[in-house]
Amino acid sequence: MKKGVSGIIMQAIKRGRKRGELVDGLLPPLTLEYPKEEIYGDYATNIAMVMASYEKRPPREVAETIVKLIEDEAGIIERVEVAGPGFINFFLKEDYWRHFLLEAAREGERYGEGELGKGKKVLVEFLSANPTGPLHIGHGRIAAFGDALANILEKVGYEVEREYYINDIGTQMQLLGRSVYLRYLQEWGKEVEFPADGYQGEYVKEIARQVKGKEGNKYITLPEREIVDTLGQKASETILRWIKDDLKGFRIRFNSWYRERDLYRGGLVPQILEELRGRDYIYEEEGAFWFKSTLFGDEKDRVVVRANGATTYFASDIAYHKDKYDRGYNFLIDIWGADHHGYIPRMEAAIQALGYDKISFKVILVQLVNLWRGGEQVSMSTRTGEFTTLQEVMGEVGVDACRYFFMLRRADSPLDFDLELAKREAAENPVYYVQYAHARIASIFKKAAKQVIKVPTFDEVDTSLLRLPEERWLVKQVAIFPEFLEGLAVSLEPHRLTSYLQDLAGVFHGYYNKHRVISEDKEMTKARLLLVKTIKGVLQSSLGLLGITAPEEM
RNA sequence: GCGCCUGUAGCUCAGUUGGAUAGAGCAACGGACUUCUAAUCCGUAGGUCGCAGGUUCGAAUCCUGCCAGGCGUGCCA
Repeated sequence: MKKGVSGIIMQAIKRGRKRGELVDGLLPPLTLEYPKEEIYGDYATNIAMVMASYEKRPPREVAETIVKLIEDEAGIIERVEVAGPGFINFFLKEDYWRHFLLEAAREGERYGEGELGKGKKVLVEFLSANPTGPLHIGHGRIAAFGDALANILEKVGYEVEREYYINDIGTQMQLLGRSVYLRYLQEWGKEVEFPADGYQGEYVKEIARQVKGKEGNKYITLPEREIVDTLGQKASETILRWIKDDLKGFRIRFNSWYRERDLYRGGLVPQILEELRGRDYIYEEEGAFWFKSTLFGDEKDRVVVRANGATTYFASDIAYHKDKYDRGYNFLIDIWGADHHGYIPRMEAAIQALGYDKISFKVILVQLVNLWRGGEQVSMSTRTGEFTTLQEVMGEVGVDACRYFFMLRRADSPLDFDLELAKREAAENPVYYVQYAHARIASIFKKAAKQVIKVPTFDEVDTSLLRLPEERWLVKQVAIFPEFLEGLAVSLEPHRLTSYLQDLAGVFHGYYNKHRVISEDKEMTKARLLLVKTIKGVLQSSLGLLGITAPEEM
């Protein structure tokens, strides 16, 4: 519908230029917006004010000229006004909006699906937490964000893959293996000193006990060097199982688990280094091999092979991202914790060195979660073992509330999460407000069923009965839903869905309190049933996109 | 030091990418259950959009400089 209106404006401007009523030149970008106030119409554009500078005329005059040139062939416009400093406000015919109610009813669950991403493959890589410890609450935020974003992209037509990259080799894995080994020795009563940089968490002891229980003392006599790998691998597999369980509980599904180990197995890392060397992007210095990331704007070159011969995490990452493109994705989205932001320039450099366009690769940073318990901040470090696990929070606060809470804020805004507060507010959490609207509508239909009122189908309803301001507002919200979802996908800002939901639920609650859906007036009842049915559908699919349930009763 | 992010009501945060009178929730105060669910609604109150300049018809939003907080600045991941 937006396209229809913008088309009309563009045609008018072109017409004016042809007739010499408007100055010729480049067409300025057209922005159409939904005015906040109803008195400003259904759509407004500022185009006349933008054009005023080179038209060398007052904006209002330019606006008047454009308005006179408008031809509404499709007959969707009720009237057009020039207002304020030079806005052109469009008032559409009422039928125009109501028509979408029928569309929403007809399409049911599929309403809101779009074609924005049709034919494009997107890989969303998120979370990718190292399997060196259980997921904590910060991971929860990234997981909730990544999942919701992937859902939305899928909804608007992209072919989406959700991938988790597992760093199952390297320094951290060695350290994990060593930590387990030392705890294992302690389990057998050996006096060993546990290093400060080891993984301190209780779970390491738990894994050590498991190893002891299953395999007895077979590792005691072996030298550390020979078994650290084995133990590290065993431990990471155990932890990975925990992570998968947690994610399942958090209603998050990945369709792909990609192991760093496999990159090496497939020889991809040496291969990519060879390729970069061939393009003269790699040089040797002080015994190490460096990638010339400064050529692409990074502040310094980066090591890919250390002096000791080991490749760096960055080297794997280059190979990994190359592989993403090789698997046929047009667009790569990485979601990282904000503490990795310094890593972006070198990754973008690598993407360009490989010959891909920078805009096909996008990193979204999710700010870390500051955890509080009462008035006191809880430090969160996997290594020291001081953290609150996602599992713990899910149990205390509930998955629905937890996921909604995470989606309430912009990704790049830091989040204070107070456990005491979250628990205390569990009953008044905004998620219940939205869910309650859904449950209320469900109960309307239960009542309707008892009174043997048939749920109307889309062709037997007179939607023009929906004339109340609240009704018109609600109809419009349902109508713009598909377009709104596209906006979320373009801006990559899924959190805005919660604002939309709260507005929608809010107006519905007010409407519900003031007016009755089921009444003596049969035609009105039908029209209102259709309205609330579509609202219910929008609530349900939106909550679904956020991974939150839409209960039939509460 | 340098780089990135943030700064909006007492608190936690939105603000449709530069629009018209800056919005919610919580907390406070006053009202509404004989009705399709009161986990709700209606009303009152609450603001120097960190500060100072700049850009233009127009700035919370863009540019510059300060101030404050967070993160980063490894041949760690």
